[in-house]
Amino acid sequence: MGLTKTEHFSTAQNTLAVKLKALGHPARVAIIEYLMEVNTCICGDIVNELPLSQPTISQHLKELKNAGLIKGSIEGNAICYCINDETIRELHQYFQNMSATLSGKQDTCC
Amino acid sequence: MGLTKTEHFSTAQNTLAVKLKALGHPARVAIIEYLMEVNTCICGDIVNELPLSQPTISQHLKELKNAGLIKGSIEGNAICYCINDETIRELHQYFQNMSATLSGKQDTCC
DNA sequence: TTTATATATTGCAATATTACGATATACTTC
DNA sequence: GAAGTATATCGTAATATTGCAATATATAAA
Repeated sequence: MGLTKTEHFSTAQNTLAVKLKALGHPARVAIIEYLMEVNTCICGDIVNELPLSQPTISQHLKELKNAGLIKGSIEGNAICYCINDETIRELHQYFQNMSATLSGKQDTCC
Repeated sequence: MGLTKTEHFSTAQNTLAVKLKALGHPARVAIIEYLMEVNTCICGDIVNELPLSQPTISQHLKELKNAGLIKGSIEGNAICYCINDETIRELHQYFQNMSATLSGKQDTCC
């Protein structure tokens, strides 16, 4: 098959999975980390920063954008990309809740 | 191709990507959320909780285990699965750092 | 020891992902 | 308008993922 049965899961589960999947590739982690490192949105040189071809990076950027992890806006000749704070904070919140829940538990585990 | 060029990225980036990729599927999100919901490790009934076949779930569990997100231990006839707190906390930390860094920035974005 | 129960593995078909060369698009500058 | 620069899209090959039926394995119970 190869076809994820999204219809069996909640919207929340599906949209979360899309975001995490987008970060589930080292090149895309690297892109996000680069965008964090430079202190503003970056126009242009992402391609020069990574050891992948221009079409491949363009594809990864598209996926990050679709998942809502980055935003892009046309800036003359180039395109400006920056991190979408809101999505990062959502993910932070999600794992924070999990951590908190886990801390509150007995250690009755295996 | 279809072959991720892991060698071009740092170990940290690669291992993080593996963990996030493991959560990048709604079924695996659902499994983790179920393990959170029940207040202890669960022996057995994960298969009954999800609308997927037993082999498929077994495969997803394997992937979660490989990524270090869950732990499993044999408990007589069944197998006990529970969340690996440490990994969750790692992810929490990662996104917390990102959130913090983003908060400290000027809003000089696009 | 046979039978039942729980989970893993194998094998396979359908689909998705990754990567890149070639090419298209779009804006800038000359 | 022509040439240059930056990014996107198309097409395609290689590999990975998803899902399940069939089967294997392993323990428990009878």
